Amino acid sequence: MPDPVPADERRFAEEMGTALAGMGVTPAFGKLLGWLLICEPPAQTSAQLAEALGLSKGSISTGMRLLERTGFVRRVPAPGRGHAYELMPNAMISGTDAAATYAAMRHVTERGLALLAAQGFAEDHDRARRLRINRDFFLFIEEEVPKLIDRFKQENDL
Amino acid sequence: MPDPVPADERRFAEEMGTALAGMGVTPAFGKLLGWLLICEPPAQTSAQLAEALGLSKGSISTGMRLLERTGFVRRVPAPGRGHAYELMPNAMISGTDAAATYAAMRHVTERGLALLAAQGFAEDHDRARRLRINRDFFLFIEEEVPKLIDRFKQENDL
DNA sequence: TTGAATGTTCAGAGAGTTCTGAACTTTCAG
DNA sequence: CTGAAAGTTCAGAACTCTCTGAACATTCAA
Repeated sequence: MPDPVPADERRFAEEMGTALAGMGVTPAFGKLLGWLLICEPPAQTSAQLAEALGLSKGSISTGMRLLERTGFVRRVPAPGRGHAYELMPNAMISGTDAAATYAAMRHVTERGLALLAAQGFAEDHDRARRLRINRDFFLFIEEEVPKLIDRFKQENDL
Repeated sequence: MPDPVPADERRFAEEMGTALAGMGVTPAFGKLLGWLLICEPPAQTSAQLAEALGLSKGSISTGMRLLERTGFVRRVPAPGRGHAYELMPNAMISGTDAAATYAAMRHVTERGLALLAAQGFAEDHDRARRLRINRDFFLFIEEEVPKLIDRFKQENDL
């Protein structure tokens, strides 16, 4: 019988799941991430994860593949059969980029400006002001946030 | 009979609704925001909004109250009866703060560290590394993003 | 090569969310 | 004061999303 999972740690994983759900991740995957942040050993097999978190084999499989594709997690060779999963060292830091969301917002605003332009309202026209300022803002964020993240990485030797 | 709404503009509002849905706003409220970004005149009554976007009176009422509470929109006196709603000048810019999300993430990580500390693993212990780096990161973002936004405001005379 | 362990897929149950529409309350012009 | 317009509320229909579990596929130790 494997070690029982400390209740505290499991609850932490659950809270992380809830917090991450607020960022668009599904609760189950958030829970997986949360668990990988504190579990010992750091690399765990599907079976261990399912056992620790009370999730189905299916959820683990789907969740891990997603987390792997998005760069949060990597496979490492497991002692016995199969493989184990481990949090990427900078998982959440790179994952938090959110660049896609801001890029999406910039694109819609861009489309809106094009629409007004087609009606004869140039970007400097009053009618386009509301949109333009927002396009500029999202562009700004899109450019600056990655710089910010780089700065954090540098300051912390990552 | 009031002006018919240009199909282009309505579609823009819908696209904005979809884009904002990716940020946690419901599609209907995103649509309202999108519309208020391009509509002419900039201030519109509930009736106009319902007409323009094909939303029920109920949705407009609930949506506008939410948007008002969160600072995206303000009421302005309407020509006839009642009042009209207008996008706040910097609506999306202040709304994009996202501070709450990052604060939430910092709090969970903080709790996780406390949990490990109770088990005898100090913040500089190896077992706490994964969590600590994340706590530091969310704290960093929490502090720096508002500065970034201020900079944008200054550079654009807002 | 074989079969037990591991991993993947997906239909659908269950939970949750969004939006409407109808009943109700408030407001104000006359 | 009256009643019509404006605004609010909320039950529930329609829809969407998440996760499970069972069937299927793959892998590898012996």
